[in-house]
Amino acid sequence: MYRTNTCGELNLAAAGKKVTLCGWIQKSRDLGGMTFIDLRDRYGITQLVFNMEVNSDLCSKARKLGREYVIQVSGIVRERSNKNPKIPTGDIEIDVNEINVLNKSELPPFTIEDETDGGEELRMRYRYLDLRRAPVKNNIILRHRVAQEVRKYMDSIGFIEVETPVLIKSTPEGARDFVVPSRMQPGTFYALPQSPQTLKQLLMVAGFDKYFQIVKCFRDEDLRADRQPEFSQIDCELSFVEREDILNTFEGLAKYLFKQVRGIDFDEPFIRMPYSQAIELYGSDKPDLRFDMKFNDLTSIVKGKNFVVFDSAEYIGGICAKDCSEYTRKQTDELTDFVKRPQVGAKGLIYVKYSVDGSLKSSADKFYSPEDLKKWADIMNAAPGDLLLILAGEKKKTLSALSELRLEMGNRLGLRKKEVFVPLWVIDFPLVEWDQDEKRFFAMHHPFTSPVPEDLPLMETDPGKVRANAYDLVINGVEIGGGSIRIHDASVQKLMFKVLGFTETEAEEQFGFLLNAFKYGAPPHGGIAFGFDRWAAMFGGQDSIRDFIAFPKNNSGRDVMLDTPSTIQQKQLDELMLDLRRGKE
RNA sequence: GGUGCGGUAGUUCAGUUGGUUAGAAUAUCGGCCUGUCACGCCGAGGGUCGCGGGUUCGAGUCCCGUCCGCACCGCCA
Repeated sequence: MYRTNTCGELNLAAAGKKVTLCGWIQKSRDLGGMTFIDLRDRYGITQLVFNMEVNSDLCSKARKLGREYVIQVSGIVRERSNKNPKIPTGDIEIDVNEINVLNKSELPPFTIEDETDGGEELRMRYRYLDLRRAPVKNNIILRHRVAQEVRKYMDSIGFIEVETPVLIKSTPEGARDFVVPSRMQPGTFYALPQSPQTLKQLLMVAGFDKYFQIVKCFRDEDLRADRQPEFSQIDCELSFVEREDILNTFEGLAKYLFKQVRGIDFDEPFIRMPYSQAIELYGSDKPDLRFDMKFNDLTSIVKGKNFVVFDSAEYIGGICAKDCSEYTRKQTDELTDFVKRPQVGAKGLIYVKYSVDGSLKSSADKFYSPEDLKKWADIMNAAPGDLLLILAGEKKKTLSALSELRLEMGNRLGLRKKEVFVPLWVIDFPLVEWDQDEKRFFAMHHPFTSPVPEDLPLMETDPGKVRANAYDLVINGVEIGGGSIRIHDASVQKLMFKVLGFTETEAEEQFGFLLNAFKYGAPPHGGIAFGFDRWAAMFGGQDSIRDFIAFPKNNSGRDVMLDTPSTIQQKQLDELMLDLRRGKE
């Protein structure tokens, strides 16, 4: 037997007991006459003590052990004379009488501590060492906890977890596919699923009624802090449901998870907001509602005073930053620079300082009287002491730039608190979006999303106006999940393909298996999928999902630990009938 | 595909207007130390300044190119 206990469980109750522990050497403190070693495993840290007077050979041996050596020690649990209240095992230590070095370790390239000295790239290259650190380890444990609670809850309300295949069929709609060449049928390819969307719909045709799966999905697109090429979804589908059933069911899941994982209760139902309202008020389909700072549309109010910037603008909108009227020139310049960054893309920023004494001063004073400015302030519900920030230009761009500015002000004013969670259902998304480059409509969600029933007539006349029976769950400005009621009616599906510009043959080639299945009694159905990694990161209070994935990929999609993607042998290429020469020309 | 920031000791970083032998902290190694837990004190070793080219009497510093990393835009039904 290697060990009697772990490094995280011993306390005063075990005093006097003989124990054997295994673990890694976190740190040793050599005081001359005695030496302390912190022994670490997944469960915690236990202090080992060696005394020169009691056993000089053993003490000398202990002193020679390096960081991250794997050792086994036996000894007696003793109450410490100096206790350490910071750790659970801080009342005791092990008076060691036997050491067994199970394995030596080279010197790690960074310190294995909560606040490591290692940079991101180094940590990723030695991820197995990084995972020894408590913060990363705890994230992975938190992820496990969330997964277990999801399964517990979904099972309790009658959902069945079904595994769907990973080698499936490529469909050109949506994200770029990862493809896998077939050896047995040279020249053909599998695709890895961007999501098990069509398969879960087939499970509804099969009558499974309530399905879920925590499942890997793959998208060959550029990465972000919250986007990996392979990621996990909590994928769900239900039969004989309307939107209301789905929102209620998964609001239940969300509330259960918040309670179990974070101990947070939500007494009120989640806010619901139509897409159009989210855009008008926050310039985003995933607004962060931890703070207010709604947009005010000033387009019809501020024109006609010979201020070209405003007079030529399609949209003029502003936000009111509470208690910021005393912003210095430097601060307003910073905000101007912020909105002028190419990523934000505004041409400039107009501000109005509404001083505490009631006076108003703006960066467009040449064109507007104090009375004009007061009118704006009233419309924007500003009080003395506030700062009005106004952007103007093409509507879509300006709304999005103003959204960035709103989030920036939220950060500056400390309004985006990590411990506060504000969930929101965004509903009534547009069904399709016009693509200017390709001169055709694209499905905003996917081609099987059903329209809101009363908008059905518009499918023929004005498809851009049709609302989808779709919904997103947004928490603190992060899109946590999304789904829709699907089309189960063949004529509606036909209409949808027509709007998207698919010929019948194209639809048949890409989705024939699904359309065929729908001929055999498809129940009305709908579903939702949640970004599991994002949900875990959110519970962990972080923006990046990378430290909630055991072995993530870097910004360029590389696994720097495995050093992949990498070349393969000519023999493998030959078997697959692949010829790379064209790519090298 | 694009924008911004970065690459200097094992690691994290500083390095002024281009100018002597490139520094700090931490880690490591050696010495001292019997209650430490960010132990303390003394000392030592440790550098292809990402790579290539250019300007210059002289380049970590300026210019051009290139590679890599991070954040973001495009992209992500």
